[in-house]
Amino acid sequence: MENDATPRLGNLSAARFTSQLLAWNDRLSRNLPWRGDRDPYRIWISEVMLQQTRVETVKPYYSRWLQRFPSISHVARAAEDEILKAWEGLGYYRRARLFHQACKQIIRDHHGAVPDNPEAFRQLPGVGPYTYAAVRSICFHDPLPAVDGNLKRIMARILALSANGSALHRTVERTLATVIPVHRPGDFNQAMMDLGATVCTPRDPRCGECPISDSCQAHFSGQVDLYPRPTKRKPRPHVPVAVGIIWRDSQLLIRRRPPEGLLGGLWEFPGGKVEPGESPEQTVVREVQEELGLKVQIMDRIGTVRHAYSHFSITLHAFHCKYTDRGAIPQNGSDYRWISWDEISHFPFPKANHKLFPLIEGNAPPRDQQL
DNA sequence: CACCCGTGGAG
DNA sequence: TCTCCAAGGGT
Repeated sequence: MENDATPRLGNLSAARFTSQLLAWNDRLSRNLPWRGDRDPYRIWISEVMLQQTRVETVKPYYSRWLQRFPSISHVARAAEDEILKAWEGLGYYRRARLFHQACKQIIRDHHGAVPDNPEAFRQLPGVGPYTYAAVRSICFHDPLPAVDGNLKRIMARILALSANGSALHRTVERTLATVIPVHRPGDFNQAMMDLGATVCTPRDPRCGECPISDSCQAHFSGQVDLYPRPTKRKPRPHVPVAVGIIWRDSQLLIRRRPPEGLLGGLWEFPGGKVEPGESPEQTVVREVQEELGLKVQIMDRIGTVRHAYSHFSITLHAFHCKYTDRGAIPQNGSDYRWISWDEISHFPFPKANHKLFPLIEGNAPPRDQQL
């Protein structure tokens, strides 16, 4: 019972730990666009954008998003293309799609406001353990540790925890649940994230600037760089890909990717993987025939770009194409569109395709593209 | 639980 | 050029 009243972190009392951390936070916390805000919608979207994404990357997206979608109902009313266009370049596009779905559910089931019922909020699509704890602690003062990579790294070092992965996550969650100050849980979480981002960094941590280094077991033993223990990483295969810019008069053909999976819902130029023994030109002709039922001929070679995704990388070859068959032309719809080059900025495209844009502009299609 | 899911910056 | 990895969630 007495231990519950004065929980400890190794040889460090929880009260001392939190007071030192919050004092440091009050002096040196970063001035971020969402800092000091307690509005659930704005904190929520900031947390979703920040998932696996750096603060400096998020800042301009966050600002533009709130201008374009000032409230949940603005999100719920928007078409998915508008949502994805606002998210274009941020990556992990399913985050945007799930947030869109969640906002529509809120309009339908929760009178248009982020539900203050914790379970109702937790059940919304895209709201996982971290986002739940972050929003609840910052906006509703629930004493929940928002366990992200920063908190895991900091606690692994303070307590010299050799576990990693889900075991480390559970230990950190359980430990901090008894430590987080009930009067400032949101500040505690944000202070931990600031500390992890600016002082207790993955590489070359600035232990000399750390408010709690005097009680850090990893620092005491001079082995800060051993924590947290790295997890196994899979090698990232490389895949050659070829696409065609298919022209019809002054318009070109784009298609929408399926809603699930890689780059779900974004638009792209038709094409596919280069099979073994196949030239990129052959790939374009084959893929366009297989997927669109369209016979095309390769015209000019546009260029080649490289791009790395989260778990594989590609070399992307692009070619201007023309018909060799007037039949079976794809019609404008939800999956295919004929657009002028000037319209292309209205559609959300993956980064790999954006790398082709200047090459296409600087290499205009031949005038005699038609049969 | 292992795997999938983007992008950009740092070193 | 290459590796690591950042305020995770869904399946």
